[in-house]
Amino acid sequence: MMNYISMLKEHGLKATFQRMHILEVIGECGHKDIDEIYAEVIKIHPSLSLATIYKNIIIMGQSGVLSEVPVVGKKSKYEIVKADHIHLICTHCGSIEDKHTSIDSENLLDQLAASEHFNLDKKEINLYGTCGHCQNIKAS
Amino acid sequence: MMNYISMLKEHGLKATFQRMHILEVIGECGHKDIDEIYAEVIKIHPSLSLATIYKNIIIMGQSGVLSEVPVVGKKSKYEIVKADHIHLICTHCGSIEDKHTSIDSENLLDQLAASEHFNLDKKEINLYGTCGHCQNIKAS
DNA sequence: AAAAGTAACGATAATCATTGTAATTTATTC
DNA sequence: GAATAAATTACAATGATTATCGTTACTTTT
Ligand SMILES: [Mn+2]
Ligand SMILES: [Mn+2]
Ligand SMILES: [Zn+2]
Ligand SMILES: [Zn+2]
Repeated sequence: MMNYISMLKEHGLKATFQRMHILEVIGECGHKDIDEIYAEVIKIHPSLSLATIYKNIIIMGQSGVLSEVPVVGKKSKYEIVKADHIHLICTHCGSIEDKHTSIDSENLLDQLAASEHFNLDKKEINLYGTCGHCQNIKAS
Repeated sequence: MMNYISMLKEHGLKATFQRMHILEVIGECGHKDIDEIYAEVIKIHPSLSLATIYKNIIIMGQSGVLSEVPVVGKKSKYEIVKADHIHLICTHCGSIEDKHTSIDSENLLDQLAASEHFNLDKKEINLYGTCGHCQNIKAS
């Protein structure tokens, strides 16, 4: 649980309860696309407009509150900005798991960027495959 | 330069010249989105339909000829399937550069997946930042 | 506290992106 | 070079995203 009010204000955004609802859904469920966020949010706040979700996803993205996770063959997911991490993306059930491993590959990627005179802002590592749960289902 | 006819046939696809044009554009230019492919391809073959591009991007993707490169804030790019590699994506000019470095992080990621009982199919590593060229422009 | 000013919201229209349809054309096989 | 199945095209239909504008909710000023 987090304080979304201060999170929004620190990024210069008004803390409307529409934004709060959006952040709560993303914060609890992890990685959600626009439609999933909308479906969740109208359970609590049925009058909230889909256009409001689009506008706020964009503005919270630009402000550094949310980050986009583009996924092969799917709509982009959105998550609260956090430290760099790796995604395990199951192509069967669509689940996305964060892996905050302090894997040493980070340094290697920093070195690679430096050697290419590339000014690195963000590292994105996504592993696609089959999660343990879906492997068991297939085996049965 | 490559032989796209055999590439298509090996994947069980008819070698139409529409597909050849699409592959030539992607093969020469590297990473292109649907609209860029269309714009290039109609220079040579003006009657080629945009719907044909959509359908062939999908079918060549499913057949393993093309792979999708989703990009934050942009339409997905497509490239010819090749060995795993890293992308340097410039957020200023949009350029995408391949880096076929045999970086050791690959093994680390394999190990991570194995330790999570995750059956790994594909590794995606994208580095976002500013390319050398765009850094020079800003400095001037 | 009322008024004024500003930012955000909601409904819906408009636009843009993608997919489906059906008639025609093309590539492959014999 | 026919037969056959698959692919292409033009366009309709659908789906996704953005723009508009009147309304609402906050904030600041009298
Ligand atoms: Mn994540
Ligand atoms: Mn590439
Ligand atoms: Zn799964
Ligand atoms: Zn650049």
